[in-house]
Amino acid sequence: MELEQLTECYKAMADRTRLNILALLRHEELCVCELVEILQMTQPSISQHLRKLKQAKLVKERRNSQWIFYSIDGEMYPFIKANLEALPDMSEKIEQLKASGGKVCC
Amino acid sequence: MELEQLTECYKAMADRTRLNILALLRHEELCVCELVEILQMTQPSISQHLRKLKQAKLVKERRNSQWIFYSIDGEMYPFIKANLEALPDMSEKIEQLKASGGKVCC
DNA sequence: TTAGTATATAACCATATGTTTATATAGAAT
DNA sequence: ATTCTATATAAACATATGGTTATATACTAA
Repeated sequence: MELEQLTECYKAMADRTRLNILALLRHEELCVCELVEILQMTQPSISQHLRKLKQAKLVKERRNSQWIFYSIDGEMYPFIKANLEALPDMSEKIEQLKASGGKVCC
Repeated sequence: MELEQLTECYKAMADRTRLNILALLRHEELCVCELVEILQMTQPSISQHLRKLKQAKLVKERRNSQWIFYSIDGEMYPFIKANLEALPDMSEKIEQLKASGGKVCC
């Protein structure tokens, strides 16, 4: 692959928050406010991390009414599956979100 | 895996020069001065990039007389092979080095 | 239209990063 | 011992990055 593209990919993954986001999206698509709730960070911060991931083509977005749902993309990287599998399991965080009624339903 | 360790790994890979180094080492172990020659960068710059790669446990070193040879490590990352395979082929650069007599022989 | 919610963008700031120049260390050769 | 070669480290600087606050945009609901 092109070094430029690979560099952008690894730059996008070179941050704890963004790895957390990818680890969460591995379970299911989530909207910005859900990520804000789970990761306990400000909305602009999460949005900017998502933008980086999107620019690197690691996530894609889907609008549904006022929410924008993000999910894993990564088609273009042959190694992406192996990398995602190494991320820690975050299912508990998602369960907590659902239990606390913080899940957007639509 | 631990997020801390993964972040360090991707930080180490999030640089064009370091991806170049990994792509080169994929073919064979090389010493610092060979990397300097191939990548046309200053020796301190290459040394510092190698230090980052070493700290992330992506490369290991072996001293032989006055030279220090670096090679791929990455044992600790289950995904490392898939990632290395996506790097561009640099065999031509190594051939050029050998042809120009710049290869250290020992 | 107006108010409310979700998200994005911009401006600002502190910290991290990569490069350069200068210097230190380690081993080899004389 | 002294000199030479290979490599590492340190200091300085410019640029990149991530977080915060403020504001803009997009959609919904009344």
